[in-house]
Amino acid sequence: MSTTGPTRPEPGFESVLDVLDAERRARRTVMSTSAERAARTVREQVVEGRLRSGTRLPEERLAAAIGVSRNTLREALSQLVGERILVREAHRGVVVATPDADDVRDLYAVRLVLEPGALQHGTAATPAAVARVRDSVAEGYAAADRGDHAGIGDANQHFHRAVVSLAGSPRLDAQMDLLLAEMRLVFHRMGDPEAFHAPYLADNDRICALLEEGDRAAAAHHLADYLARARDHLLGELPA
Amino acid sequence: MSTTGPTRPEPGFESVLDVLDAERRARRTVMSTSAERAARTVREQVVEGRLRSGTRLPEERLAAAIGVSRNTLREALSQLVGERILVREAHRGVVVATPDADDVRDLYAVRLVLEPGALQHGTAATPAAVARVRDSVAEGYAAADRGDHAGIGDANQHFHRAVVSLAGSPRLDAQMDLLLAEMRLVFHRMGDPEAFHAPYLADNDRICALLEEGDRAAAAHHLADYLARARDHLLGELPA
DNA sequence: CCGTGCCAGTTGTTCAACAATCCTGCAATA
DNA sequence: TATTGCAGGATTGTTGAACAACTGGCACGG
Repeated sequence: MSTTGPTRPEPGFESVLDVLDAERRARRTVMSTSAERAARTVREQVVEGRLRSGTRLPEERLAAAIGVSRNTLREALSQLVGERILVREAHRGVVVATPDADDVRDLYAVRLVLEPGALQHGTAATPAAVARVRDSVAEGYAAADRGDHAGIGDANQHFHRAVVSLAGSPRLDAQMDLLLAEMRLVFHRMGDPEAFHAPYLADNDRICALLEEGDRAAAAHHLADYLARARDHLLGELPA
Repeated sequence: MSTTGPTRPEPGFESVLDVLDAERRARRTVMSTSAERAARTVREQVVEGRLRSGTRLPEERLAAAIGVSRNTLREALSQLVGERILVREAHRGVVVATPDADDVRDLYAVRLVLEPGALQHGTAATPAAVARVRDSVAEGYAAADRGDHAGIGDANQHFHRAVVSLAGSPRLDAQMDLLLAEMRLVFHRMGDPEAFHAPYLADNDRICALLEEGDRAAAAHHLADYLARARDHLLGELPA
């Protein structure tokens, strides 16, 4: 009370402000703008596979369906085009992207730099971060035990995201999320996407073990091998 | 002629179509939309340093200045926000980003994974690609000889871009371009940005030589060292 | 000095419109 | 028959104007 200066008028006062501020921030980031909400909606539909590769997204109808203006939807679509989830063809509209073999090769070229790099040189390989990798491995085995093929795929994505997070870089994390969304697009193009990930459970486990033992170079090499294998496996199963 | 089916009417016919198609594509990508042109304009102003960190970009006036509608400009600004060149504050408008120390650390965390990774594991380290690295080194020395400090900075960016291009991934190349644009933003915040790059000319030369000798692991390690040094150097010279 | 309410300015979003462009189908023609 | 030409409809690219919501600053009053 007597120690309250002009910048700190009341004890507990700032905390109230902080709460209000946090609420405002939360509202801003959670609700965000209509355009971002629209983008989230469309992105979700695409990565879940409800909007298949090649489907066209007419602005007017889609805007009406989402309940947003055409201009606002346009902003959302532009963002998704930037994320490579959609493709815009001039005067022909946007369609859900159809990654071809070259895209797959490119995606894995990125992953081959990113993931082994994070594994070997990441500066945020704390016990907690390593534990998250282990969790994703366990998640994969649990899904396999109950025959949940989609769950195996999810766990696999969590594994690779956890690996990249060893770099401790928010930018790389965001980059990896985009990349994984694009990978889902690829998986949705194959005949049996659910069965694809199961063979790699053991690889994930081994890599995680090497990481836990502290042999990060070996873990990186194993992951690089594994990625090259998965790439060729995927290229083989990809339709024309 | 007699072998021409309905899907292949004439020999040499498809190639003509291809040419026309290429032209149409070129026109589309060169002229592009007004929104993309506006984005390019603003981005250019920012990376050239004519729009300094923190300057606000009022939509109405800026749209009038560029000669484009507010809605169209909005699309352009959203894209630049996605590139982290601008920052949008809800109901307060967009401002030129002001990268702080955390941003610098994050940027270098990305670079420490990307650049040594491309150097060591890039699958497109062809003689031509290596020659481009060498060219950027020569470009730096030439700029230094004529006292062109800005030229040294440009050459340095070319060097790092050439290194990443060893990965042979269009996605990584695009990513690196965004990252370098953001780096320019950082440099524009320092007192003497021009003098910053000169000390690293020798490093670039040494790394290039190791690459040419085929000792890519050593080149990668040298580059990692160099990046960490540059990061700390930069953090030291960064204003509050 | 501190809090309150008002006001101007800006953003977020919508609506309506128009030219440019693309796709489709059909008729005309060789 | 197969190709060309053309008109019509649909969609995109872009604009202009409008309005509510929100922010920041300023005067006012305690």
